[in-house]
Parts: sequence; C-alpha cells; structure tokens
Amino acid sequence: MSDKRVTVIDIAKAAGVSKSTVSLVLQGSPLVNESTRTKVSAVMRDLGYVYNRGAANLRQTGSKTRIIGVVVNDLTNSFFAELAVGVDMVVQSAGFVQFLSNTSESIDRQREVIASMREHGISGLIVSPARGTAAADFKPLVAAGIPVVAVVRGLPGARISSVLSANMEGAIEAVRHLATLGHKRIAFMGGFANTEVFRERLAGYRQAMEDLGLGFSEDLVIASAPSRAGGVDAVGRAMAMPDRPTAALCFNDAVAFGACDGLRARRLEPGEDFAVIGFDDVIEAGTAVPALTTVAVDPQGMGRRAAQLLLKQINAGKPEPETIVTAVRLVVRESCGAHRGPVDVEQMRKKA
Amino acid sequence: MSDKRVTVIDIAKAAGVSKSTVSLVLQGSPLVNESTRTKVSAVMRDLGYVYNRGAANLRQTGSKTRIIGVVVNDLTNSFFAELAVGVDMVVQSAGFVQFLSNTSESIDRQREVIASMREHGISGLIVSPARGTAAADFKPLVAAGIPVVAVVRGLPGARISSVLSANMEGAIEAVRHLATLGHKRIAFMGGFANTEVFRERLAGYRQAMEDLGLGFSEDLVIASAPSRAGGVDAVGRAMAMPDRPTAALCFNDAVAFGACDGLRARRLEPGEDFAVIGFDDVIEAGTAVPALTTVAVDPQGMGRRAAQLLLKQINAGKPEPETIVTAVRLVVRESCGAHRGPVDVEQMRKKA
DNA sequence: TTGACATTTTGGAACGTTCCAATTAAACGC
DNA sequence: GCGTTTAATTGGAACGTTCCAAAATGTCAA
Repeated sequence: MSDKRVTVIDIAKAAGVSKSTVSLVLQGSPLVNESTRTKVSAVMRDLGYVYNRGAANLRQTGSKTRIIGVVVNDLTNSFFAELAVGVDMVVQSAGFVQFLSNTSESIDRQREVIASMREHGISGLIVSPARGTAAADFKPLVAAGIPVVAVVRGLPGARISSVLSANMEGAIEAVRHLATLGHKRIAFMGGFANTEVFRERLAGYRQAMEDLGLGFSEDLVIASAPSRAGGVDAVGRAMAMPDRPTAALCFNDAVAFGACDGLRARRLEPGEDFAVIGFDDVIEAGTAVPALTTVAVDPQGMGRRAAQLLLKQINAGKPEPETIVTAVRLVVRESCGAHRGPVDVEQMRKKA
Repeated sequence: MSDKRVTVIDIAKAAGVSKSTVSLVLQGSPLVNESTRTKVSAVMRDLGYVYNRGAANLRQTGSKTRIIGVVVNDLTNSFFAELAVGVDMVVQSAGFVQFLSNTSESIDRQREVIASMREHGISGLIVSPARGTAAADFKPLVAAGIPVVAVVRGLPGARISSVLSANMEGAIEAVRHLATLGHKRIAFMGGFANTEVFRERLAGYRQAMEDLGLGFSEDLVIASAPSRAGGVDAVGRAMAMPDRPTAALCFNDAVAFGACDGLRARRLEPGEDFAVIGFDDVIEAGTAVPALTTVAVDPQGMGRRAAQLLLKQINAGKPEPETIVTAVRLVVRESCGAHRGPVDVEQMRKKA
C-alpha cells in the first residue's frame, strides 16, 4: 500500500500547521489550541500516522524509551512465567513495553541479552540472575543510571534493588508445622549450597530446629540437584542413614515431587510413612497425588512489586537501592500427613 | 559515573579517524583496514561505548530494527510459555530481541500492545490471536510490509502466515485408539464452537467416527467452557444421557482433567469405568493420577518454527504467506484404560 | 495608538547513526 | 615518472522527532 512512512511533517503539511505544532499535539501539551488539536488529530487518523518512538528517543536527553527489560533464568518454569505476567501487567498499564528474554541459567547468554537490551535503550531492567552471576556484571548498567531490580535471587554486593521472598520465615514455619505433627528427625533435602536462596531456606530450617530444641546436625542436610531427579536421590540417601529422618523440608517443589517418587519406589507412601513439604507452590502442587504441602510464594505478586519498584525508580531519576521481602505462607495439603492428625513417629520409623 | 553518552564521534576523535570509519567498523565492513579496525575496537572497549540502535534504525530505510514482537493470549498457561521460549531461542540466536506481551484474551489489550510495538518499530510479529480477533486488525501491519505469523490459532481471511498443529489428524488418531480398545459410543467433550481449533478437532472426531462406521451424531458432541469446570459439567451431561457414551475425546487437557473430576464425583474411575483422552499434553498430564492419555502438540517446536518462518520472511523482503502444520502424536498413559487391555464396554455401561 | 501581557505557533538546531559521492593513499604496469 | 587501478578513508546530508528561542496573534488598559 503506502511505500513511504508518514511523518510528522506530512501531518503538518496536510493540516496546515508546522511540525512543531504537531509535535506539541503528540505530547498532549496544553499550549496548543483545542481546535487545532482536534484538526491535527483527525489528520493523523486519516493518514494512518504511527509515532516513531525511536526518533523521539534519539532527541530526548537520557534514555526515556518506555522499554523495560525482563530477564528470567527459566521461563518454562511456571514460577517464572507467572512472574513475567505480573511484571507485564503493571508495565503494560504504565504504557511501557517489556523486552523478555530467557537465559536458561547461562551467564553468557545473560550477558548477551543484557547487552542487546542496552543497545535498544531500555529505561530499566528486572532480572532474576542466572546462577553464578557476579555483582560486577551490572556495574555498567548502574553507572549509566539505569535502574535495576533483582528478583527472586538477590545480588549481594551490587548497589541494586531487589524483591525477594521471605525464605527463612517460610522454612521456619514449615519445620514448626512438622514438629507439631510429632516429627523430631526432620531433614532438609535438595538444592546446591552455593545459592543465596538455598542459604536462606537452610538458615530458616536451622533456626527452627534449634529453637524447637531438636538440634541442628549437618547429617540431616542432604544436598542434591534442585530437580525431581535430585529429590529421588536425596530421599534414597536419607533412607540409607542409620538413624533415619521421618520428615523432610525440601528445597523446592521439584525436589519434593522427586522425594515422593523415591518413597513410592520403596513402597512407602508420602504423607503416611514419611512427611514431605515443598517450597514455592507451583501449579502442579495442588493437583498431584498426594497433593503437596508446600510454602507458597506468590510469583505474580513479586513480579508486580518488582515492576512497581522499578517504575518508581525510573521516575525518581536517581535510583535509591531498596529491598522488598514478600511474605510467604504454608499451604497444608496431604504430603505432610496433617490430614490424618498427629502421627506415631516410631511406627513410621519402623516401617521405613 | 559518566554523565554523557559516548558516541561514535567520541570514538572517532579518540582513535584519530572519522566517524564514517567507526561506523564501518561497527558494521564489520571488509573495506576497513585490519589495523584501524583493531585500533578502533580497542578504543570502543576502553571508553565503554554502547551502540545506539535507535539512531541507526532511524537512518536505515524501512524498519531494520532487530526487534520482533510476540503476543500471546495467556502466558500463565504453560503451553504458551513453552511457545514463547521456543520463539526466544531462535530469535535470540539470530541476534534479535523479543517484545513479549500477554493479552489475557482481551482484544482491546491486544490492539494496544500491537500499536505500542509498531511505535517501537518491530520488524516482525508473532501472535497467537485473542479469541474473536478479526483478520482486519492486522491489515495495517501487512500494509506496512511487516511480516506477521499467527500461531496456534489461525486467522482466516488475512493474508498472513500461520503455524498450526495437526488438530484434525490428532483427533482422528485419538478416536481410532479408543475404537481399538472396544469403545463404540465415543463423545466429544468441551470447547466452544466458535473457534477454529474447536472446528478442526471436531472435524477430526467426526471423520474418524464415520470412517470407523460408528456414525456421527450431534448428541455426542457436548460443548462446554474449555476449562476444568467445563469438563465437570460436560461429563455430567454425558452421564445423564439415555444411551451413555463409554469414552470421550476432550477438547483439551483442562477439560479432560475436569472430566476425571466429574467421574470421580460419581464414584467412577477414569480409565477403568470410562475412558478419557485429552489434547495438548500440558506438563501436569504426566503427573496427574491417573496419568492423562492425550494428544501431544509440541509448543516449543511450534514457537521455533514460527520464529524461523518469520525470520525467513523478514529477510525475504516481500512476505509470502505460508502455512505450516506441525505434527502431533498420541501419548498413551492411563486415563484411556489401555494399560489394562481391551475393555468390556457392556460392563462399563452398566456400572456407569 | 501604543505598550504590556497572555496565548499560540513556528523555524531551525540538535540527537547518533548510516549512506553516498568524493577524496586520498598506495600499488601497479609501462 | 605517469596514468590507472585498487584500497581505505572521509565529510556532509539525511532519518523523524523534540527542544528552544523567537515570532505572530489576540486582548486589554491607559
């Protein structure tokens, strides 16, 4: 159809005004007369004008693009998909648009993606850092005055904001619940020790065990890959111990599912012969059999929070680092055995 | 730190060459001498230069931005999240970056989002249209020469490409499988008749029934919302029929899960007293109890295909509409009862 | 009529890049 | 040493917008 792009000058000519006036209309300036405004708007509609943000941005001092970058480490994980949706919701209604990229936990890819986003002139960045990300990687961004919000995983050492979940409190609550049910030997299963999230959840576990007078022992911390397979492996190691645990708080839901698989493979029923609690409350947690008792964090809410914080900082000019910790809550379902009342721990020990 | 953006001119000055030469280096032109190239590159690194794509794009004829827009109707649905990941994979490795937005099935939001993307100058668009999208909505895009690929749901009437799944073939295969197990009265449950996907799956069901000599009857087509609740509803209506079906092909997995719920509520066991087959193979399908037999479509693969097609069209200049149909395959698990061999249909009828 | 003031409008210059035509430098054949 | 080709470099004009200072227009009081 039209081979040439229609510009502000074309509009000006057709409406019989100057390009400056058209520009004023575009930005909704109160300086322009109402009658000319309507006239110009009509012409824009007629000619099918589309605003060229790139050109505008070029002139504008600083980067006033209304683009915000979102980098997540695993979008196939519904946790992060929900998070992205939360971000999108507030970003969209603020008239921004989001660049979304997936790093698959690759630091190289993360670097590439962020570089590419910078070239496009994002006005802010929300990132759930890939494992092993160094604080220094974000130095150039903050030096350029681009606000950055780390989400889910913090970035200690960097002067950037973060939106985290109350991992420690969640772990404490979960352990307390298991203790209420009568468990005394409670394991912490899954996850790698080199992540912030692991440290926090483990710290909560440790504190709860000590506060309850059950004592903390390294033996009951059984690290493994934070995956279903890792859960199977961990539960296997737990069962091989001389003084077996009767319950476990798992690093995340994937590990918890794996733990259930592993129990079944040994003819043990999760929630009956061994109590399992997960972390995150992924979608499948409610529909699995047995339904998983887990510490729910609200990824969509975190996404929204992160976006709000970022927008605030973008508007504020000078980004002042800030940390938000979002609450979590224990969702009691079946895998912890609570639906069948207090347990006879000795009985469970014997059977397992 | 640095208050002023470092530009190509700064580099030129520092390296003792002209800005044109720097530009040539930037685009990796073979015209520039190797020694100057290395010198210029070094200076760029030292000064922390970041390329300004916006400016470049302004000069370049047409919109050569390396941005592609991705619009999905429901990112919280893991099907679409997988699709987005597939797109991201190929888009990213081609040096593009993706704008991703979620419409939540709202046509208004879809319009806004696409308008915003146009302003930013996307060089192509992948869209899974919200329900009720009119072909005309994409007229301006294609008029402007921006390639568009519809994915999952086609957009009949518009001259745009699409990447669909073999819905009809999948439905045929599912019905055949149920027939093999001995079923004769097979229902088609769930979904609304006003969608393309519904029509295709239903068409497959119909053709298979006729080919197998089981006959097609409107009575056995039980429409409902394409959700879990819709499935419960549909199975209820099926059971109230005088001449009850003994099996059902469901519009999607959500409906199938709902059907299982509904059966259980009637003390019937899915896969034992009634055979259920879903469509899509969402993640939970494998872990549910009973594991769902379903027609698997590969969303990530579709995303990759769509992105490849789009990139091809972007490079080709004039986009020539093309339709790709991706294969599906029946994944036999437990909900169809196949794991217990051929069924005694009369027995099932009596029990239900 | 004139100046003072408020309200609208306007021409250029700028933003950071690419493209084009033109220039310079180097190398070659004779 | 001279034209001719080849290789490398360059200045300026675009691209579509916003910003600024300045100009036009209208209104009112003296």
